Amino acid sequence: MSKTLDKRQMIVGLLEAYILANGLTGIGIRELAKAAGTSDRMLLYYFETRDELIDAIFMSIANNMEAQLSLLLGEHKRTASVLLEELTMMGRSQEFMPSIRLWFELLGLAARGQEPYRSNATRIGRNWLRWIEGKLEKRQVHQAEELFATLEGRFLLHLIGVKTNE
Amino acid sequence: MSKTLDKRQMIVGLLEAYILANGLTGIGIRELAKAAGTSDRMLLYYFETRDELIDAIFMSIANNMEAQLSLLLGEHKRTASVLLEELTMMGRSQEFMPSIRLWFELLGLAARGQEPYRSNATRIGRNWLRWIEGKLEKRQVHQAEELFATLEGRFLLHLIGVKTNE
DNA sequence: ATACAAATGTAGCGACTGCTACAAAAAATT
DNA sequence: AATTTTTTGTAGCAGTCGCTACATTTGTAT
Repeated sequence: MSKTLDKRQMIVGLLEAYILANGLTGIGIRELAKAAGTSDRMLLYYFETRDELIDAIFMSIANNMEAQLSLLLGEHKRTASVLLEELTMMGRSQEFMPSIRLWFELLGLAARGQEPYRSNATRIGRNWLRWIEGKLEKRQVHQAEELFATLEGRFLLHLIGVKTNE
Repeated sequence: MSKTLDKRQMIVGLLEAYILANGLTGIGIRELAKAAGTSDRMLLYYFETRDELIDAIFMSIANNMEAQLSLLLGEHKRTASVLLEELTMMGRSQEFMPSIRLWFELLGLAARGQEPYRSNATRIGRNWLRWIEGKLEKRQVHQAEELFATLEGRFLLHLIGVKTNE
């Protein structure tokens, strides 16, 4: 039965990149099938329903993002202001834009409490916060949440192109 | 021609509350028509296209929110830290949650640059920023953007229930 | 080789989407 | 009263959606 699991994983792997690049709002199984080099018929053969497929893809992306975060920035501690600037720069880099776009897309879906989006958003948010706390000097750990808020707010403004200075 | 404008305004007024309560993801013109007590045919008579209708509703909601805020906060100038705390409290009140939910829903739709969401998000964001600048003492106006970012970040964390203290 | 199960293709269903052609009713204008 | 313009109803188009019935191929076990 691991054949089936392998196939599922392969499909998910292929679609991960596609979802990151194209989002997940209003994308249909025919489009996904094409992106995975198969047919919608087969997608629904390996995944009972579209929602189940989306779920699987989404979980995989979330896991990858967290793993990626752990590797980033190295291990040493920083002051809050330094960390904020580092993360701000990252968020504005081309490389991270797809993830950030998807993050806000997820937030939008989570905004009305709809599952599994809501719980995924919460989980990812909490993990980020914990990760930030781990990068801060001990006596600045209490600033983690404020730092996080400011960071997310900056991402938000950058996303919609609200910028006065510069 | 003001008859037509009146009718448009009436429809928008009716749909405003509906959108605030039910969100706008995947909501069709037939559903909107029902909520406005008319037919999809008439919606497209007064508004050329669905996008135009959504546009009008958004602008109205945004304007109302700003007006509401102005009334609540009064006219006098504040320091950045005071204004931030005032707005934070507001954003966390039950009364404002529907607006904030809708705002993040809009951001999610705007995340991929899809119109009319993207341009509406930008417009609303810029208006807010200008509004904030107007509430700040002159020598603190340059802090408006940072204040705005922090505020939005706080809303975000509150929305998904990420909270360490308290 | 035969029998059975897993995998895949083809075609299409019914429900929806935004939108429109056509015509009738209602209102305004002459 | 006649004519034109504005407003509204009815019906439906062409497309998409998730999903499925049915048939066929492919693989596996006996």
